[in-house]
Amino acid sequence: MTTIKDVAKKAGVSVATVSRFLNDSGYVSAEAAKAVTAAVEELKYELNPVARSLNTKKSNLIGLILPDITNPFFPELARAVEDVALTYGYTVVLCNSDENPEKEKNYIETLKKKYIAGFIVTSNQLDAPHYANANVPIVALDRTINEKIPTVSSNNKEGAIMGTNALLKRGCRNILFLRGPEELNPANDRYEGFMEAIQSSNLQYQVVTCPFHFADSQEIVARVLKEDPTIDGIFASSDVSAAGALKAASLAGKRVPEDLQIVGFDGVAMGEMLSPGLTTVAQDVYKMGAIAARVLIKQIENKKIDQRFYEVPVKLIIRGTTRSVEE
Amino acid sequence: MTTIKDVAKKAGVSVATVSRFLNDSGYVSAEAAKAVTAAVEELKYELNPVARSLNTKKSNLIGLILPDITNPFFPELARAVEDVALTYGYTVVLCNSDENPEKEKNYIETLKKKYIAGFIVTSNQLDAPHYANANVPIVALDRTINEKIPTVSSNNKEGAIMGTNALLKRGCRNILFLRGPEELNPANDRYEGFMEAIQSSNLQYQVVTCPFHFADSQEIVARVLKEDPTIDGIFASSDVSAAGALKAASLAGKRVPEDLQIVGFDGVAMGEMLSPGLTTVAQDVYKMGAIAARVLIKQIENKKIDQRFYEVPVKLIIRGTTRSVEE
DNA sequence: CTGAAAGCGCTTACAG
DNA sequence: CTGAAAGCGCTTACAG
Repeated sequence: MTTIKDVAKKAGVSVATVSRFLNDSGYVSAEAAKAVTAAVEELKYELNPVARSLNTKKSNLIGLILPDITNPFFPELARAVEDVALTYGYTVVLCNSDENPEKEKNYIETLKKKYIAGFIVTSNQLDAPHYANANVPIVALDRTINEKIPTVSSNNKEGAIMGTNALLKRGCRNILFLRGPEELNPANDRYEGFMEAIQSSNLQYQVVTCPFHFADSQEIVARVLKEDPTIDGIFASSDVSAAGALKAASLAGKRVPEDLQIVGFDGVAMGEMLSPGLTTVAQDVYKMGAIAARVLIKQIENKKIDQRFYEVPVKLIIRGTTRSVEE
Repeated sequence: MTTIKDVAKKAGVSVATVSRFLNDSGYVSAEAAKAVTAAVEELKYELNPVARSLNTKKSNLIGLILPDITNPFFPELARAVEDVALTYGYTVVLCNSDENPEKEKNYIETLKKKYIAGFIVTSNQLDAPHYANANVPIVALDRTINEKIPTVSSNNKEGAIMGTNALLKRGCRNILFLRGPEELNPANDRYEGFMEAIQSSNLQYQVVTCPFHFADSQEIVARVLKEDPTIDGIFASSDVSAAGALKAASLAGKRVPEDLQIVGFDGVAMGEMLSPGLTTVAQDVYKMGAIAARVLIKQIENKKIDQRFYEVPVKLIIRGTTRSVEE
């Protein structure tokens, strides 16, 4: 392995000036610069990041803490983070927390020992003080830790209004809203949006809390549909719940979208594969991840961050679980 | 930050014996051991992994190279790898390669500079020589690089036989096999299994090559179904293709499973959410990942590896796209 | 069984 | 503008 020493020797300068040149820190004469460049080239020298880390107490590792990569929402997020990380020369460490504060803390601690550059955190049960005191750059998704930590999230409320209106415009008269877990910020924002849209309509509706879980959602919807067969529209706070609703509906003999229209939220790939295809309020998950990564890297590199709160617009995707609009 | 020096001072020994004790390398008297233990405890000392890496040229980072975490097959694999990595004190770096050899090489190079402990590689277009010469422990999924590199994969051929037989047992008389891309080992093994099972049946069949992509599969199946309306069974080499087939079938007015039965391959979560639920040959992806990680760590820690080839059994999951067995 | 010392490959005041 | 030297926090022959 060729080291900075080899380069210095070949270039006829000291390791200090090689280092200065490589890091663009401090003055280096044009002459020296040229000699170093040539030596680096010739020796195919590449800086040892571990040795550098030991000195600078910084690495180019980014920690991505999320509940579970297995949840269909996260792969795309991870992909986006990794793509932009790669662009900027960072490497991403994957951390599944299972929403367990102990696991989160554990990751934070072990990665800080490795001089991790920063964290992107997606979690519902964030141990706020632990993050607030982590003393390392952080960007949070879907949750505010404190005013100093930038947050990126979807325009959940707006999205819920769009989703609700899609159902209203298509003639639904009795809407079931599948509300997500109450400890989730995004779920609550969606709830607010739904309430705002539905209440200005004077139509019948009901709200049922429902985890973002397929089988549970199916079961809950099956029950509610039995209790109230006049329900003709379902707005689910997540695509997984919507898929459960769709299954319950078809098992209950309801025709979708003729008897019952369904709108989901998330825009997961699976929605397209259902029959009929799921109409949904799609989040731009990739964009969220990309923004989070960029903002984090700016923080790491001490560049100015223009804002602390990033809201990514949401988009209504019309597929087969809704009818064409009534004129 | 407390260092090994602090511990040495407090324990009244040299840093060398502290290091020896901590690494269980070389003799340390009971007395010294006790003093060091106490000092470590009292100072809450934790070894700096970066400094260690610089010396040993080893880290506890594991690189997970996969085509795209966004492909529904991989999140569970990643999860498994991370779970066992965590257990053994390793951290996993996520690398999306897009099947691009340049990206793979790039990752290998940059991570080797960080003294990565080893790689788990899932890829179709592996640049074999590059891996073979990587000079770092590797475990491959679904592909053999060379005899020295352990491989783990599903029992693909067996699985394909099971899947085909499931269709045969349920009265299919004209089966369409959706063969996966020809450059994929697993896809070819599945093809072999299908051929073996179907040829011993003397029934009608056809094979169509079809990428593991939803929309493409849907389109292909729609076309084939039109050409030959007597097809009454489809065996797809992947669940995504099966989902495409299901959609094409329902759009073509076929009743599933009455007119047409469908079996997929993979066991992805989405299969359950379809209507009807997808009958499929499920891989134990979590187990594959867990085995890969364990075998890799054994290699890293220079423990004996009992075998070089691990085949994980596959399981038939019967759901709604197949009928009950005819007696 | 133990410690002094060199070394891993870099960075960074500091003096010139 | 540049180099000698100390230092980042550990590990590891080597001598005793």
